[in-house]
Amino acid sequence: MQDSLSINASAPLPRTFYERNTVRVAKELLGKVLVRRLGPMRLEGIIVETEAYRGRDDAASHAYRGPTKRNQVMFGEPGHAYVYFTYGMHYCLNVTTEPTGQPGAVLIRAAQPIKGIAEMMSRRRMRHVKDLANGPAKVTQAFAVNKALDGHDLTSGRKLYVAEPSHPEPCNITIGTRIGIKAGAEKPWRFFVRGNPFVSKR
DNA sequence: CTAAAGATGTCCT
DNA sequence: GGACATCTTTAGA
Repeated sequence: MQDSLSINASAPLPRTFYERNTVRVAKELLGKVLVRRLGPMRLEGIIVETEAYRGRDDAASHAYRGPTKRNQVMFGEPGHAYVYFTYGMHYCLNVTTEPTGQPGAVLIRAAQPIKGIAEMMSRRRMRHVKDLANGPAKVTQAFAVNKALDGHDLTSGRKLYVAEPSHPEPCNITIGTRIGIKAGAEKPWRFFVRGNPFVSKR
């Protein structure tokens, strides 16, 4: 029996959620809540845009050519954060997928801020809420995510995790092609909430 | 060891 | 629409 008052909205998604097909996880992450705990502070945002990156069958993936020091977490246990540094100044946040030993990750491209907005504003120095997390490197900046969280267990409920929203809303999911890549650019592995103003620009 | 590209953001015209 | 900042990672000599 499900009593709504007993639902802990901030409980992290279980590992079984991540231990599945990467494309499917990418799609189902839309509408979930990204939670960052900074001491007493809590930053939250609804995930509105994701991209799936797989392994040997995906030339755009970091895991395409096999494991390296950077991408090793993609090959590890599902439900961990994969954070990498790029363009000499930006971090990108992914969550690992697929059973242990099989590479896969979902890039969190955009989020709709719902809690800790003042803190995000000061971190980002932006005027509009829309600009806080409407891009992969903007998400990491707003949510204070960096290399220190690479490999972090998202089921631990500490520091960083993803949870079910307390008030789920139906959303129209749209499929598109991934952004900012050359190889594998034709694969329809980008998912976003149609009409949501917090999605990154196209 | 060296070189080249990169799952981007911001500011400029 | 385009330049540019800035440096890690990876591949190849």
